[in-house]
Amino acid sequence: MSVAPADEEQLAGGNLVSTAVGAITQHIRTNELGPGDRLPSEATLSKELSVSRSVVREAFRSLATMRLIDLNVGKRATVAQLDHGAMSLMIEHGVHTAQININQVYDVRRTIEMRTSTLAALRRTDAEARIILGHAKAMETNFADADKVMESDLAFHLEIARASKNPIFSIIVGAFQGVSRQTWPIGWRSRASDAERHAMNRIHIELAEAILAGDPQAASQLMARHFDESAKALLAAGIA
Amino acid sequence: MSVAPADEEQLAGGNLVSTAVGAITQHIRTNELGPGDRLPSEATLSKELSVSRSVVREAFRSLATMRLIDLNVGKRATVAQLDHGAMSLMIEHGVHTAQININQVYDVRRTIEMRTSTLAALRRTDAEARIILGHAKAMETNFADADKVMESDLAFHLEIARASKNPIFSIIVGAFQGVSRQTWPIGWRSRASDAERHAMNRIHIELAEAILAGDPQAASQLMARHFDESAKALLAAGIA
DNA sequence: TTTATAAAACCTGTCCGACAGGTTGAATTG
DNA sequence: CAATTCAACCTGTCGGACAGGTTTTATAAA
Repeated sequence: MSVAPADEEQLAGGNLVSTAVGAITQHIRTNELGPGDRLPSEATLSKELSVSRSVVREAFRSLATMRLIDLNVGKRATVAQLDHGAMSLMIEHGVHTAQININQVYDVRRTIEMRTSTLAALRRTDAEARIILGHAKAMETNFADADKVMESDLAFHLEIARASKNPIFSIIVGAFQGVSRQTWPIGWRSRASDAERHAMNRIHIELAEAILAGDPQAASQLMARHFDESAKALLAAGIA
Repeated sequence: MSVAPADEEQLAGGNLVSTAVGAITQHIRTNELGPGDRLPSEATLSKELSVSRSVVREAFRSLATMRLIDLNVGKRATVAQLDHGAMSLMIEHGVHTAQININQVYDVRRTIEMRTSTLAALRRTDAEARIILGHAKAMETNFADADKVMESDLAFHLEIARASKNPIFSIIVGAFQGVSRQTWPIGWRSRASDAERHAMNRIHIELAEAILAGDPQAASQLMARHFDESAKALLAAGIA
């Protein structure tokens, strides 16, 4: 319940807020808190660290923006479930400030998702396999509504990451969703014909079936093909 | 210079700080700011958004903790260079709250770093290749000092990521450094003999040479072997 | 006119106090 | 013993204040 007093002197970057952030994360660790567990109140921390409530607030808010903790008015702060929020903001920041380009995003996604499809084929539950196949089929069903196709596509990829049973993969795949929402329509439009678009949907379905069949090699290769063709389409659209 | 007034109504989560965070990131995007560019002052934003300075401060501080912006006393906030700070905090949070285990970290690292070594072999400059080889050799040179070996090991992996010329890979590899610093000694100790430890160093040198030689297949396979053997060592140490 | 210096204006970091609500747990009451 | 009420807590937001650090402006010197 109390913050370890000896650890107050974090390797903080000069300002008190960093110190407070360190103290809070330290508190989580030393007390082995898990998602949902409550943190000390602002006033308590303020007293224990001998800093003003403002400093503690800024620390709490920072951790909340990163989704490491949850804040609720009236209630105490709680430890949060893992979430891709922070990484999403970071990736989008990188793209918007021209420090990351779309090809680099695609390369990372391809690398990660070849692995998630492999793992999904090995570890998916039947229910997960059905959901994945459902998303793939929804893309074809809603063919005329590009927005719905996109959302199903995103959900498809995320569900595969979930089925890999490694939350880090889910976070990374999730983190790219924001950027993907902006580039997806470009890829869709840049396909030369509806035939090509149907072909893309076909790959999704085959991939879902490979995962359902528990065939990791096939799943991985289909994912690679999917990304290669998407990259080609994007290239055709002039995204160097 | 001014915040787009129509965008003030972000999809904010009820609280004003989220709104402010959205307004600031929006400002960066609409004005196409890059690293080093200055942001409006707290007072300015406070007026434009019609919120108190406290709210703007918490928003700024949140973005600073995520390393999206840099704060300096007296100076205006500036757009920050991409950095793995936010992701590191997130990963460490996940590990410490038992939402992520070490095997999952290793799987992600293996996946990512097989790719970075492939790319490094293809894209590295001569200078980068020399630095990578230098880190590998330093591991053997400082064999007796485990701490130095570890730091060279970490630097080795990070430099390979840099040589891949994809900043996202650098970020991800960097994000795992904090966790790795905690698990590395376990792996080092769990090696059965000094011979095994030398063998591990040997792989690093061979990998560096593969990258120097521009052989992506060899580099990738050596990286895979490295991770497989590390995983084995960790397993032997009882890390399920 | 140009340059160097000094002053003013600006800016962030931190603290304090205040008040509106939302939440929680304990005392009171039926 | 259960339901209700109330007091204590807690967070969200605001405003003001002051110590430094920084930038710009104005002034003086060369």
